[in-house]
Amino acid sequence: MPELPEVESVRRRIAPVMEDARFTDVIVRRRNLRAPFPKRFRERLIGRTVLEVTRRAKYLVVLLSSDETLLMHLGMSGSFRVDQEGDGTLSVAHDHVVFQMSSGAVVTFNDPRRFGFMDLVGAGGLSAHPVLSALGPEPLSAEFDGFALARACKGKRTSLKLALLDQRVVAGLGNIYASEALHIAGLSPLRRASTIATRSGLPHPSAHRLAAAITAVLTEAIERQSPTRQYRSARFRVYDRESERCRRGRCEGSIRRRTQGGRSTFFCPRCQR
DNA sequence: ATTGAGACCTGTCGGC
DNA sequence: TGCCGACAGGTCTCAA
Repeated sequence: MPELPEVESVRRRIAPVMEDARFTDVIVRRRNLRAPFPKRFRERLIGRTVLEVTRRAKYLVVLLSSDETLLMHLGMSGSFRVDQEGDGTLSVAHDHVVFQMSSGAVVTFNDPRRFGFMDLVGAGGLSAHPVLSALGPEPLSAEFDGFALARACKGKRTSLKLALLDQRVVAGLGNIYASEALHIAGLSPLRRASTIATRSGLPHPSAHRLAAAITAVLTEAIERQSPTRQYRSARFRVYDRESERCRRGRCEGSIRRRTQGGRSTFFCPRCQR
């Protein structure tokens, strides 16, 4: 499910019911997801107030009144459900964690594949946490632009698509939006990543185009996810459209699928060079 | 240091 | 209908 836009939309959904509320109970139904839950997870949450729910890349970052921070990742199949206490909230398969909030909200984490992740971090240690410390720029922040992208791709011998999936290059892109951004920018996913930068790390015009495409595709996806929008599941430009006609202007190409790093890439060989 | 392959899990879908 | 393989929006670890 979740790349940056989906995580952002989850954040927007759970923030209003968690912020300013206390954890009145925390039920953990297994001892690990991708990694074990931290020691005394439940005890360290109960009674704490949620100050703010933020996001870094694909991680949800929940600031607590205890000076600790709850870090959560949805993996491939994680999701949150929000119910109201007393609404006959039944637990279903793969409900691994239940947060009961003093607001009466019940926030349930469900994750069939269990690639998700939760941890608690002390105040000072947040940016030093292993999962956060190496992350590249947030793509919707001011630090991200063609210069940053070119710098990160400088000297990289791997393909452009794989570089975009590298969270140290830009934080939050996943398999779908990497393909989408490359199509918008008209760049081949097979290109060597270093070709968008000069030897000294300065951007080629393609780096600016790609950075702009990334910003645009993510912004639009977040907008599309917002619950006030009707047209939820508008499909993608190239992702999962193998053999279909390219949708760019009057490009006559057809969408191809290739495997890169074990994952599917979709692109138009005609207009993406 | 960088890069690619494999591992972690369960569910779903298409083909036979 | 049932079985089987391929595949799924992520990230870590390991070996070359």
